[in-house]
Amino acid sequence: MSLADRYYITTAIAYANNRPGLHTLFEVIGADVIARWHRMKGDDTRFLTGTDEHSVNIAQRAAELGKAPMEFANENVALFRAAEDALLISPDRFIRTTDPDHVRTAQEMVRRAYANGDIYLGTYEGWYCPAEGFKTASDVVETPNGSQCPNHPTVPLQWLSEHNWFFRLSAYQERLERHFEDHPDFARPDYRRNEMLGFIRGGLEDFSISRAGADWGIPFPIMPDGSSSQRPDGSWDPAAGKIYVWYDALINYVTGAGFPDDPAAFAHWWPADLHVIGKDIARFHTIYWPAMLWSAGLEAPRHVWIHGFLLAQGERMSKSLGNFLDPIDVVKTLGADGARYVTLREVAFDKDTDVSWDSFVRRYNADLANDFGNLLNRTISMANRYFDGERPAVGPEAGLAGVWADTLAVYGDRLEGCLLHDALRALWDVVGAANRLVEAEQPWTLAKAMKAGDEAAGVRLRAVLGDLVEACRLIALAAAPFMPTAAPRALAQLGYEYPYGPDGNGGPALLDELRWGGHAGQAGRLMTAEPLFPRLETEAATPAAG
RNA sequence: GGCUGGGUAGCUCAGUGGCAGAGCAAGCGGCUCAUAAUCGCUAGGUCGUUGGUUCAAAUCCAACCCCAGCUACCA
Repeated sequence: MSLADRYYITTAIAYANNRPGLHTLFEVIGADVIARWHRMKGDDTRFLTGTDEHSVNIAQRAAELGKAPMEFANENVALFRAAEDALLISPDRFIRTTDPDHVRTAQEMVRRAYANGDIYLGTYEGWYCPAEGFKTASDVVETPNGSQCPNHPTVPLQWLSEHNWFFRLSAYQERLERHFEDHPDFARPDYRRNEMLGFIRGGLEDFSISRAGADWGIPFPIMPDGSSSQRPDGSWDPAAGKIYVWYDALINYVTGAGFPDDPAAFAHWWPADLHVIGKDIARFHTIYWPAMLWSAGLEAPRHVWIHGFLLAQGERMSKSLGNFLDPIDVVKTLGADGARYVTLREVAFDKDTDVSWDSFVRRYNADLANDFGNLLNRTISMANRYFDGERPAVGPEAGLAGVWADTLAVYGDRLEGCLLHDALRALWDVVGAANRLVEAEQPWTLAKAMKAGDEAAGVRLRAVLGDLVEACRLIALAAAPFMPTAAPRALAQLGYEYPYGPDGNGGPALLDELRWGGHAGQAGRLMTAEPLFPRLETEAATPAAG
C-alpha cells in the first residue's frame, strides 16, 4: 500500500436499544486504531461507525417506556456518543439508520435489486414469539406440548405466514464461491472464511427483505405491482410495508460513502477497504452483502475482518447477563488511553477472550505504569539531572536502532493484519529492551565518572540517554493510534512538537517520523518528568458497578 | 450428527520433527535514575487421553475425551 492511498474502514452499526458496554465498543476501539494508523501514515482515511435504529424490538421497547421510537433512539444514541467520546473514538461520520440520506440509499438499493430482477414477492413462514419476535427453526424447542420459545416457555408460539419480498441470494452462489476463491483474504481470519465458504457450498436460499405491518422502519419503495409506493404528496403507502433488517442495516456502508447522492464521493470511497464486524454477523457481511451490492451493480468490499467476543468467566459478556464492563468506568479508572490500550492488548482481535477487571488493572500497571510510563519517567529524570534539561541526541552506535527497525516492521504488519494485540506485544519488546539498557549502562555510574572529570564517560552517558529518549519518542509515536493523548503528552515531555491533529490527521507521514534518529540534529529541552500513567492501587481500582 | 478452531507453567498464551518457551502472578538476590519502580536468578508442565510412525513427536497418523464456533433469515 503506497502513501496517499485512500482508506475506508467501517464498524458494524450498533443496535441502539440501551447504553453500550465495552464488549460492544471493543470493535469500535479497534477500528478507530486502524483508522488513526492510516490517517497518520498519510492515507486519505474515512472511518464510519454508527447505530442501527429500526426494528420491532426498538419500537416495542419505546412503547413500553411511553416514548416515540425516535425519542428513544435519540436517547440511546446520545449514550453511545458519550461513551465513544470518552474513548476518543474519531469517526469521520457517525451514521444513524434514521438519517434521511440513509433512508434514500436503502430505498435506492431496493429499487436497483428490483430492476435487476433479484427481488420477488413470496411468503415468509416461521415461528413467532409474541414476547421476542421471529424465531428460527433451530431456536425453537420441541416439547411434548408442542414447539416452545426457549426464552419464554410460557408464551405460546405462533406460526406466522407473511406475504413479503425476497432477495434472490440463490442466484449468486457461484459468483460468491468464485469471489472467495479469487480473494482468499476477503473474509478473515481464515477459519471464519472457511465457515462462510462451507455455508455457501451448502447451498444458498433466498431471504426476505420486507415486513408488513411494522410502522417503525424505512418504507419499502415498491408496491406489489411494481409501481412506486410513494404518493403524490411525498408520503409512503403503508401497504408497501417496511424494509427488513439487512436491506437497511448493511446499506449504511454505502450511504456513508456517498451513494447515490454524491457520485464523486462514492467513486472515491467505494469499495470499502475493511469492514470490522463481530462473528455473529459474519454471514450477512460476507455472503448477503456482496450479493446485494452486485445486484445493484456495485463492487463488494475488499476485506471483512471478523472478531470474537469478550467473555467473563467463560460466558459471553452481554447486557442481559449483566456481566459486562461499563466503558465509562474503565475510562474513569484507566484513562481513555489506558482503557484503549488495555482493552486491545488483553483481548485478542481474532477470537474470544476472557477478561476481568483484575486483568485490566494488572495489565495497566505492568505495561503502562511500570514498563513504559516508568521508562519515560526515569529517562527524562536522568537527562534533566545530568544535562540540565538539554535533550541528549542519539548515540553513534545505538543497539536499540536495530531492535527498533525489526520491531516496527512486525508492528506494522500485525496492525494492518488486524492482529492488534500482537502488534502491541511486539512494540512492548522495545520497552523491555530499553529498560534493560538502563541496567546494563548504569547512567548514574557514568554520571559520577563524568563529574569526576572522565570525558569518555560523559560522552557515553549522553549517547545512552539520547538513545533512551529516542526509544521513548518512537514508542509513544508508534503507539499513538492506540493512545492518542498519551502520545502528545509523552512527546511534549521529551521536548518534541506533536504534529498530528486530535484525530490523527495532518502532520508528516508516520513511517518517516518513525525512523530511528529521524530528529537527530534537532535540539530541544526536556520538561519536568510527570508520570504518564499513574500506578493504580489494586484495592482502589474497583469499578463503580462492583 | 457433520464441518471448523482449541485443550502447553497458578493465569493469558507462543511454539507444525531436534534438549519444553514468553509475559503476568510467586520466591530470592542486585541496583538506586525512576511511578514500592527496574534488572537478574529460582521455582513451577506425563504439552487432554491412549496407541502408532520415527534415531527423535507438543509437533505427523489413528481412535477417544473435554471446551468453543458454524450448520439460514436475531441488530
